[in-house]
Amino acid sequence: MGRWEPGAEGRLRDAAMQLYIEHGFDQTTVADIAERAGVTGRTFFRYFADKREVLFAGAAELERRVIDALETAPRAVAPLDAVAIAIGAVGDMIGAHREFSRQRQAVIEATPELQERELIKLAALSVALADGLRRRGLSTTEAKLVAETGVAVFRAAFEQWLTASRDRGLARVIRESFARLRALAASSSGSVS
Amino acid sequence: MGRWEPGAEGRLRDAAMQLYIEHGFDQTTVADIAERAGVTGRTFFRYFADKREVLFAGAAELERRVIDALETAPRAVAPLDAVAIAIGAVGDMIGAHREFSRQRQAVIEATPELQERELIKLAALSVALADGLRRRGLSTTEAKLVAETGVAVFRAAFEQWLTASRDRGLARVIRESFARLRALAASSSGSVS
DNA sequence: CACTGCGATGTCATCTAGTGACATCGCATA
DNA sequence: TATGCGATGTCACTAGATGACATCGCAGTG
Repeated sequence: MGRWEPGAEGRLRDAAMQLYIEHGFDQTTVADIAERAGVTGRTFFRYFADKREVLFAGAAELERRVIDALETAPRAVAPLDAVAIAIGAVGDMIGAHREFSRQRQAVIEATPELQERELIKLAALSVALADGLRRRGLSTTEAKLVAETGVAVFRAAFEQWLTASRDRGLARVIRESFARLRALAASSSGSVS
Repeated sequence: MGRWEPGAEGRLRDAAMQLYIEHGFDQTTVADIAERAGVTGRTFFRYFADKREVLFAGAAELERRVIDALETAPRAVAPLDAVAIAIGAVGDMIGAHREFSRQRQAVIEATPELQERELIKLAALSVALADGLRRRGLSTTEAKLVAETGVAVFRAAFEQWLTASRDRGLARVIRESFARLRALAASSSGSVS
């Protein structure tokens, strides 16, 4: 390796997280993070595209797992159920770390900039899901509709899981949310002027 | 008014739009926009919080109308139908300007930064919808779920409307999308492992 | 063992977004 | 005529982001 302490990326990630929690995202400069990590500011941008990306580096891995789960689901499964299975994979990945998720979410919710980044990651997930659904034979428009709906359910479920007083299990909350959506759709008549 | 040409805001908006289309969002600097509008860079930031906001200034008005429509809907209407009505109000507002919408959307889709901003505006709309639904008696979690789902349907419908070869009418595409969601939910068994 | 390629980092310069503080002009109204 | 106020200009500055180039030292290679 190089001539310096190895693990610069990990140190940067830890330093950033700490500082974001301690002083807030806006009050933390890249120079601060770099200093605490023992590197130069320039090096920060070699590992992370921007200041926000530190908090979302895991999103790619998550998306991969979701799509894997979708590919694995039997073709006979109805579209919305297939998406439910795929989204359920998220539960297995982060469902075990509610405290960490809460802390991370607290930082994100305090900063519009970070919310934007989170939203676009979910949008990317939706696009990937729509792709997967099209490979299962859905039309483009239906695939998009189902994917967006699936992500919408995830959003609602994730928030519910995080804000509940006790940990009811993310995977379970996701399942229940999909069930509730079915019920709501069933009680909808479609009688729109 | 002041001692200069009136209508600075409008000139800035037009100049920005033109430049974003001509050279792209990234290649356009605030100084460029201000120069074309005949004002100083500093003045740009007096009208728009940041470079992106130019394209989203109308979002507040749109949100207002959606919420109005939701409030107006009869209380007896099922939640998902109420949201369908509310979202339908968007159709009446921008459904008549497909060409403008397409141009604007082309700019947005070419730039992740702008997509982020668009997403957070829709997220704000979702929050407002959830509020309105809670006022109609829904629980917090159900309100959130229905609101997110409604916005998801809008996303899919809007894209379908924009990309279709001919203008089928935004309001109509929205209605059809809600109907399709009901069908998809009905054909979903919920048999998730 | 000396040489060399290469990866990781530092250093420096620069651009641009965004913000605060204060000056300036001129219309409207007293 | 005097004055207050709204809209804009001017100036200075912080910080995020990026490009170009230098530097160090490990891993091989002959």
